[in-house]
Amino acid sequence: MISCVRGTRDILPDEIHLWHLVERESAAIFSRYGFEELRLPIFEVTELFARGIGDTTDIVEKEMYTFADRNNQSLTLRPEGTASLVRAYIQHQLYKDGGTRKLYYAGPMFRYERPQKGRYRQFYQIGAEVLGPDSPGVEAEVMDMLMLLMERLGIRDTRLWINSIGCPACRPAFLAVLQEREQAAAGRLCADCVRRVAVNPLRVLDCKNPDCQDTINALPSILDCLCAPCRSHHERLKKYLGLLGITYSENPRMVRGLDYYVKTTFEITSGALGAQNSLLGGGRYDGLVEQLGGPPTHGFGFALGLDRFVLALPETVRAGLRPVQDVYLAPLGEAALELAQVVAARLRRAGVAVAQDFQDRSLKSHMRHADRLGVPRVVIIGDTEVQTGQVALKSLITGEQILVPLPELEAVLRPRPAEKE
RNA sequence: GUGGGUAUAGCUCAGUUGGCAGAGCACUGGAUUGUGGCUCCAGGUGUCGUGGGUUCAAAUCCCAUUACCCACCCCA
Repeated sequence: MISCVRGTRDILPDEIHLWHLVERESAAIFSRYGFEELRLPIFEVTELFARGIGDTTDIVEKEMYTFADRNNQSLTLRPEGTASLVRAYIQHQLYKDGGTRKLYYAGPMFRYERPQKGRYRQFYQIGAEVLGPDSPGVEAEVMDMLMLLMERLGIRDTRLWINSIGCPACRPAFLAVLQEREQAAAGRLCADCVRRVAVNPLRVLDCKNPDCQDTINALPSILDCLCAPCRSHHERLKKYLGLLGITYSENPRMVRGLDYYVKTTFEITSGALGAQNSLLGGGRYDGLVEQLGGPPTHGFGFALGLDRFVLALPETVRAGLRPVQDVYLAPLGEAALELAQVVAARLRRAGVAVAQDFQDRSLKSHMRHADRLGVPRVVIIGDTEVQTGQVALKSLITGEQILVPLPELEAVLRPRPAEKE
């Protein structure tokens, strides 16, 4: 038997309804906020991610699925979406359309990691990006949109974390001070941290090793070292969040794993997940468009983990989502089967969802089967019905049974109500 | 990349000191010759993850390996 490869999985019909729910709600709400969807390739030239994400990040250094195609070009299965989106934004000169572009994408991403709860090698993200303005109002608007999305999905027990990691004007000075202080304290830090001091001093702040906490707590906070514009930006964001009634926690130790972020970063965690408790994360990336060859453009966005959203859906939502057919046809015998075939086709054209089983079952078996499918009504077609042109329509809810002339069947079995929205 | 746990029927899981492979659920048929749910009866189902080893005998003990789960790490 051949199984799917490690870190990938099949999403079976029992679960797919949850995915549709999240995808449907996201699309509906994002478009309400003015976002438009675009579809991006699954793979890109490797250089795009190396330059976009940063070639010393874990993602680029050890997690990418990189391969040479038959033309010996180095390609990479996308580990995230922002770099591709920005590439498309530049390639198609979407900035020429005027001020602000709000775009979103959805699809699989690929990272070579050790799988665990909420972490797969092929995982799914929905991401949205605002290109153009640099206002913290944009950031508050996006966070508000996410709050609404989670509210609509019934996802609770979440927490919004915000931080500012500064900009090219203030971060280098902070990093220098931070690195110096970390070096001085290196004797009291874990081995991982000592390594990070040289490579990425910010990551030391994010260490979870209990033995490091006292030392880390004594290190300077980025929020105390922001330049005036960054500080003002951060304060305005907090003010807007207050106006919108959005509760948040400031976490000066939260850093992101991608190099392109500046100023605001944020994350929403869920208590319903395990160690991989981050439902979504994002931030501002003002230099990325320019770095990838476009005009200077501000950017702000996030990506949400679809797999994790599905995991975090409440039990009440998880149950009872399975769609059922409107009616079950129970034919008895060959003549009835022929008639049922025609009736089913007619009903389906009239908008009725028809369940039909082609096994030669006893009526009892048909009834039991229909009951297990959750179908509310059964049409019984046997020899009598074939001869008289009337079929028996039984409600499995009330147990009531009536005779319906075949031509009236469509009218009696109302089409399912049109989908809302 | 590191550590711990797990792997037996379609699903959830028992399986004692090594001695015939089990239960519940699900599925199929019947009790009710054409009427579901509740009840009762009957029935089928296995590469005991894989490959070696020890033994008269291995689901059980040993070694290796793979996958899954959880944590570290990392991130969505």
